Amino acid sequence: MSDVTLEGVLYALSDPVRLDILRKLRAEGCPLNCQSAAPADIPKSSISHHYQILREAGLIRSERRGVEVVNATRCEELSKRFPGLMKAILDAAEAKPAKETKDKKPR
Amino acid sequence: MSDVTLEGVLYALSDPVRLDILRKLRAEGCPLNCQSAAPADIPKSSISHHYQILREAGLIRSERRGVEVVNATRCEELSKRFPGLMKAILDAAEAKPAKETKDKKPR
DNA sequence: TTCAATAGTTCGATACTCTTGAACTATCGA
DNA sequence: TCGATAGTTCAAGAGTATCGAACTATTGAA
Repeated sequence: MSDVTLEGVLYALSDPVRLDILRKLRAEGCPLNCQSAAPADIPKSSISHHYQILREAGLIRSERRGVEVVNATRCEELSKRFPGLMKAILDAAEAKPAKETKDKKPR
Repeated sequence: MSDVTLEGVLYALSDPVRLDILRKLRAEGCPLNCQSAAPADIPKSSISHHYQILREAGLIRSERRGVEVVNATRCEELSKRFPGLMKAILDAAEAKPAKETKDKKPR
């Protein structure tokens, strides 16, 4: 958690797929396997890549449980490091039109 | 402002150079020309590119004034669209170690 | 134990994006 | 009109994302 950077967090969440994954993990409350929290129409190699970025940014924690890998957010820890940040981002994500979660990444 | 997206904002600020530019514009209070708010060791073509991304994300407004282009933040407008977001990000940016503002973008 | 099924990861090729020097444009003062 | 200043645009190389194919890990059934 000490080498979690603000830039890394913002970059990780600048992709609609990853933002969506984090929202679902957050909403569910309990850990979910990779595909449960990801959009259905995305190749699993891409999903794996997105999870890796979320992990490296310090946003989620992953653990193998049997045949699957379950994921949980680290929002509580992040809130200590960056107070208010996760709440503001997730609130903003909820507030925006639902369709945008499917859009391609804006660049 | 209506086509400002959360993803676009997060992406724009996931780069330390752009985050630094926004911090300086915010700290100054009054509009600054492009190079005044940017790190000195970056080529001007790169600086121009970074400003373009900040503009397209809706984070700043730019206006030519004589021989230079002056820039101001749009944090007030953004706060209406995404309450608490800009404050949380800028607070987090202030809280982190100063050296990180010089680091390369983490990926 | 062996086999098949499930869940992810890794690899490699293609496509896209970032960075930056060079050339170009716009504005102003002499 | 010329020169200086401030940015923008262009193009090439480096870097990164995406996604199908191959691979690995785990489990449960035969």
